[in-house]
Amino acid sequence: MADGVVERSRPRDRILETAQDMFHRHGIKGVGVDAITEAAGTNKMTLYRHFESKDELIIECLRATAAKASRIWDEFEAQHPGDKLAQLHAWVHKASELLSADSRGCDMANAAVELSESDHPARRVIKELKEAQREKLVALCRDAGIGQAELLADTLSLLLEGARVSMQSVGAEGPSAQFVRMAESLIASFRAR
Amino acid sequence: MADGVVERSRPRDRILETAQDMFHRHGIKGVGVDAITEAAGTNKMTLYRHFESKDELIIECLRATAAKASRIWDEFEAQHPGDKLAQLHAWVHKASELLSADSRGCDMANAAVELSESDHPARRVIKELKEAQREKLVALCRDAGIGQAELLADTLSLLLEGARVSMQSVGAEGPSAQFVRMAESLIASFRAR
DNA sequence: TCTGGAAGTTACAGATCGGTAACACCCTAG
DNA sequence: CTAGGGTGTTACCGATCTGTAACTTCCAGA
Repeated sequence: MADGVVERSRPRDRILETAQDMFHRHGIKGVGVDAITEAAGTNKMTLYRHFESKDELIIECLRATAAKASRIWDEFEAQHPGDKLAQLHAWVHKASELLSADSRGCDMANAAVELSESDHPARRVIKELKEAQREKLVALCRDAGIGQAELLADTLSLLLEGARVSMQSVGAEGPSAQFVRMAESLIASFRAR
Repeated sequence: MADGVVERSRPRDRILETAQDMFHRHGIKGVGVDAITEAAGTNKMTLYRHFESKDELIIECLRATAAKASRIWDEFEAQHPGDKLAQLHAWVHKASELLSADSRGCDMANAAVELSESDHPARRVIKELKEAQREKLVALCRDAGIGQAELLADTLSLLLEGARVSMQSVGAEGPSAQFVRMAESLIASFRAR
């Protein structure tokens, strides 16, 4: 998991996994392809045989992290089959785990901040993936029997997004420390309407 | 205001103002000192006579934007002297104006995302400035007679922070479009307690 | 055992980065 | 008029960046 250590798997997979990790920790513009390939135990030529550019690699990394996040939703369904309200609380709990200590926040949001060029190819991918996540949360709120499902989902989204970026400014002892409390009382208040 | 246009003032001021604008629009790592000085109608040597490094320039820019934001609070007091609740609503309204169309979000939060090195000199400045802003909002909530002032202030902070970063991912039609509604109903619910 | 493709290696191109040295210029205070 | 500080100009340093060329090595499947 550390930069230089590499378990033997196919170079493409190692590059993707290593790039995800390094982009997350050091930022996209803070990591060069040389550093990625070296940490992945391979070389630059192999990277460019599998990804046509750094931008393509960035996009593949974002898709991979989104897919990973998507799998968590399957856990919610597995842990609380049919109980959508319990799944919503599981979402809150899982979200709070993202707010530990030295978190670097959401890769997609961070990428949107870093890649300021409005026509960067990653931007539309970010938008698509974020919108898909939003619709999942809206559906969960609606299926949990909450009236204003969209509004609750959007509020929870903004709270989490804010908490994840706030952590990077002021740390885990800042406003984000109250995330669970905020989210839970929000859900309660929406259920009471 | 555009990149190349420059009204005649002292080089240091032009550099600072231009750097603020370019850092905001293109990101810190997306702008080189050459581009800044050229847009400011001066040259690199003059920049380094006034700022000992790019990092120092970054810090001065953050302080300048924070000072600008701080002046807005004086407007609140001027517009609604003594009426802290009205000032809180003015804060919500002013915050919503930050969520228009192609906003690039909060410079300090963006800088915290971009400058991932944990010992970067700008990080402690960001933390200080953000904490000062937080305390201002807490004080405003408390003086407006709200019981759980810290919790309301932190919730509003996270909502705004989330809205500003969400805009950069999914645009102004995303969850951030409901910011005013969320904030106002939050304030109402806290006042009712 | 042979072979073909994937992977590794080295070197390089061309650009940009932050930062500095040396020197010419201009404008204002004395 | 003169001296000096702020400014502009040019050239450069060493490092790093994305991306490519040419060549060698390795290994698995037929």
